Amino acid sequence: MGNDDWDLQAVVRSCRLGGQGGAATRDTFSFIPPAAAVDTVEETLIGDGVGLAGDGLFELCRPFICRSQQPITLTPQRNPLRLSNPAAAAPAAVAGGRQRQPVSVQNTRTKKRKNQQKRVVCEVPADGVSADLWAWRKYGQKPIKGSPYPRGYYRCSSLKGCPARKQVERNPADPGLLMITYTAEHNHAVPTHRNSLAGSTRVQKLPSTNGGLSPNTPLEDELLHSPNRPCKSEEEAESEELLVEDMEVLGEDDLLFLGGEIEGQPSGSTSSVSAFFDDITL
DNA sequence: CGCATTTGACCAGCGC
DNA sequence: GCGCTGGTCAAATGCG
Repeated sequence: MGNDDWDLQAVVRSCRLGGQGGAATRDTFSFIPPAAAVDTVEETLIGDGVGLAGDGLFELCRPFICRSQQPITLTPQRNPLRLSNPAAAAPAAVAGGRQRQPVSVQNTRTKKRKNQQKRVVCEVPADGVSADLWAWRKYGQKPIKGSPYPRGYYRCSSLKGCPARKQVERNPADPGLLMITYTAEHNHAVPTHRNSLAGSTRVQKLPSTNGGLSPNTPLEDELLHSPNRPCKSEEEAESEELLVEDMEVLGEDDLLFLGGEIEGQPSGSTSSVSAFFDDITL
């Protein structure tokens, strides 16, 4: 992962340099090759989802962006994906349900879907799926109507209470692509080494059913080596604007942070993704 | 032993 | 108002 890290940092630096000052930010991505791993970054800023500043989700996708040096496309929410308000989604996680405390339901259960949350959607080749820098734990999977493939739900396992979540599903139109939707942002720094991962290596247990996906943090591999995938931004102009903002919000600290984090970053995020792929590979 | 994954059920938003 | 669908929880199970 060393080399990759270097690349990432290099990119970050580049971004910083290019992004100095307003419009420059946009140019920052201009130099980025059109083809990238991140196909689409969809951002939803509806409702009070404001809690999630652009930098938040941007950061979520940052690994993808930087590594792949891809332009991110931010578009208004259009698809059915909806998530709850990040703020609400946070830590408290007790729920109502069968034995759940009704009271906490509202606060904890982040069910508010539609129009409430910022999302970052990345499309990556299924054959190279890799994880980002974070450790994810799968907490659910559901078949999605209209899609032959189930959607896997992951939450950040690096730190308890981290509201960051992501959804992974195979693109029905192109099974070769995986759509990863990031929601909310991490409330902690990128783990230098995966903690709470005692059993995280589980992914490796996935034998051959992996469908050709790399057992180890497939997602990351993909991002790292991923070929470039065209961005399918629907509204590039708008996207760029949003993008600029995101970049702008990235403070020097963030960038530095990013660099530092990445350095110590274990390439392996979590395996859950592979598990998911295993399933969706059917 | 600790953590991740699996899986079924519950809850709430959304569309009709 | 009802039904559908998506999102999350939590118990059970398995693996390192």
